[in-house]
Amino acid sequence: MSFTLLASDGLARRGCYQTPHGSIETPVFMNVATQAAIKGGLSSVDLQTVGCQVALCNTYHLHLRPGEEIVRQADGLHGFMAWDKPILTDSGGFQVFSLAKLRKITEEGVSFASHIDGRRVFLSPEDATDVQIKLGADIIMAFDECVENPAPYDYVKQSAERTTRWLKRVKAQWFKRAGEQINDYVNLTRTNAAGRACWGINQGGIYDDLRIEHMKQITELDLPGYAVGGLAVGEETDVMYHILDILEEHMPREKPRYLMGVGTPENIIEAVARGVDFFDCVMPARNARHGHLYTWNGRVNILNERYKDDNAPLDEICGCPLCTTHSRAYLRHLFKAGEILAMRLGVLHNLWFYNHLMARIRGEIEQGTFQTFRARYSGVLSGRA
RNA sequence: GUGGGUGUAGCUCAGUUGGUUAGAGCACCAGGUUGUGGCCCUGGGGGUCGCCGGUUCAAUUCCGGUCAUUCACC
Repeated sequence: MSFTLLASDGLARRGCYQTPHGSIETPVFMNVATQAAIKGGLSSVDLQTVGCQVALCNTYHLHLRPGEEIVRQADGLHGFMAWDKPILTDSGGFQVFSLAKLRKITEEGVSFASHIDGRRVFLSPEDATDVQIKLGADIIMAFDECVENPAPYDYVKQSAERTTRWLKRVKAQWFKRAGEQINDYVNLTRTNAAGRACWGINQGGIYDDLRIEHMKQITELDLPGYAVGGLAVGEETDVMYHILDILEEHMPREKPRYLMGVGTPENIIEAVARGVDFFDCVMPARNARHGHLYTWNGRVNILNERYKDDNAPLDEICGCPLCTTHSRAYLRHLFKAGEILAMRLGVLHNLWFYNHLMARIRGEIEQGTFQTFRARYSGVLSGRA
């Protein structure tokens, strides 16, 4: 198996996932590089600095611009963005739901208007798979339909069933391409196709029975990993935790579990406590660009006037490039002055924080002290400093 | 010097045929942001309506004076 469980503490798991570009220590937070770049002015070198293990890129965005052929010719995403560690690509299902306009969903796939120039684009589950293969991802995600919340039971049911049918097509496509040798798609000087994986995505909205039924349907396909999608889209946090609670026993223990798009430090700790291994979220990067920064004492809005003459580091126990060099007053000034450096330092800090939070979580699980850590920090980290 | 324009929130400006508690955008202060459009959303503080006087039940509004500023002409 490509996933190995090393330790556990309650339902929390400490694992290791093998990819063609090295192993991933879990639980892990994947750093979001939607358009093959970390927003805020970070390079792949910076990703190393902040302790990133996996970069997450997006099929929808890269398909529209610059197009997968451009990336393929550059030796896939690994060559294109000069990142030698694992890459997961999201299928674009969520972006079609959240960004594209005039979308029309049929059994065959999704037709939508590009958010960049309005041109009409059609994407089938097979297309999304092919795009991701050409992008050279280590982990590709099956194309799903992310239903908005709230949505009527009947629609969510039909949508989840369609996502299952799409997943079966994606799996067939995956084997077909593997038979044609995936290496042909990417000139893989850096990449060995062996070990690349396609994961399935669970849907079902906020309906317990639909979630469980859909999870049963997709786990029958025996995929190398499973994601829970369609959460953190407006429902109460307790609803999200509840869905994770009821799904846990239906997710194979020996396969990695990925909660898509989540979340706050508290969300992540609580989800790890419910057996989740992989996370991704725009929040640390987006919030950083807006001056909202995470510390071990809670959230700080560096734009607040109280920091205008505060010469202390943002977080005294943080070892990031920002905290080891600059003061709160300086960072606030950079934000108020609209300097690019403000965002860059903020994003460096928040991603460093998230990646080190995950390292801390892994350590606590190994030591069997995760529950104590959870009780101590779960609420603090997402609260105000 | 003569004639005209303009003075309303920190900035740029609405408004008022005289009538509740004078508005907007930006800025400022503070929340929000969950498989990313460097956005966007929600609150809040802030004005002696240049100044003095007059008319009126009531003046930011009408009248007189004055100061500032700006344009044209001499």
